[in-house]
Amino acid sequence: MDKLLLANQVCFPLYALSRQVTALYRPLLEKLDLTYPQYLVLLLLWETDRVSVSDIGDRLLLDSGTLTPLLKRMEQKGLISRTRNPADERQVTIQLTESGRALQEQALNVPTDLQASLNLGNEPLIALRVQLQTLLDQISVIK
Amino acid sequence: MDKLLLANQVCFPLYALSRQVTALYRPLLEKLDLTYPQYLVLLLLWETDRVSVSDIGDRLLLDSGTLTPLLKRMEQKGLISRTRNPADERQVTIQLTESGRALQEQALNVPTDLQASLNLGNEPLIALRVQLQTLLDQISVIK
DNA sequence: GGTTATTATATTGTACACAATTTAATTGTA
DNA sequence: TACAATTAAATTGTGTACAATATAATAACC
Repeated sequence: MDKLLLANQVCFPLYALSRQVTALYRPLLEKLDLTYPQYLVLLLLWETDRVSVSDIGDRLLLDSGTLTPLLKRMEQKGLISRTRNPADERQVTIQLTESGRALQEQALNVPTDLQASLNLGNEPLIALRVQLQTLLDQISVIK
Repeated sequence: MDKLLLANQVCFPLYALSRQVTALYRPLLEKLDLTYPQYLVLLLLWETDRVSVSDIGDRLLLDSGTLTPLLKRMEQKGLISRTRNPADERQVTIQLTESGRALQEQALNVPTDLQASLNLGNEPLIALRVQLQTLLDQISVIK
């Protein structure tokens, strides 16, 4: 087998599928004036409000170079607040605004709508998620 | 099940894994002074030389807004040439230079090295590739 | 207590990624 | 053959990504 053939790469379909799925999210998230990474930050905050920038980075595997400008844009849109932690002035606490919290209701149908556009049954979808998550955990441990 | 929980998203592990795998490629490709998308273009050209920008876009699912500057950088590095197609001056033909062709030899061990760092057997890797490719084909058909 | 090391975020610079628009060449058609 | 429609790249503008560095605050240590 020619390992340099594009068709024989695992990583290409991973890279391409990731972008294509993000593209499926785009029309759904545009209605909420959100990008996909911004939506991920909100998913996280709707679960656990009041977290530091590095907490978000740990969960989403993104660094401050990505998050700082992204969070500033979300602050501009009035979705979150960014305040220095008085107990440790190095840390910035990210907190939902009322408007950011309220957006959850409008996002409720996003996962279902997306799954519909994926055209994949529920079981194979869960199986894929577990498989990807397992590989992701494996890689993260190594690093 | 709460569909808005980060842990219940399929798309997040897809997004995160794609970036993590690209990060695994980085040290391998740095030796060749390549980024991952540039490496993909070379994989394609090593298979089929002399293609148009839109041919590359069709294969890699990237548009001219991404490819034009990327290909210009590859031209700067002396890996490819960009020439207008005399038969149709709208098209730009991308062709490997001798240097670009020669780089293939140095890249021969990249797939093997990467697979080693993925720490995943050959069969599950192929299974994952087929699964991702199937889903990718499905989505691309829809669009 | 002053100095050094560490930590958290911000900044800078480079490289994608993609929507929207522009430019130039080709095709289709009256 | 003119002229509108289409097509292929390029350009513009916005938003990630991430390496490398800078800045400021805290912790560790003498």
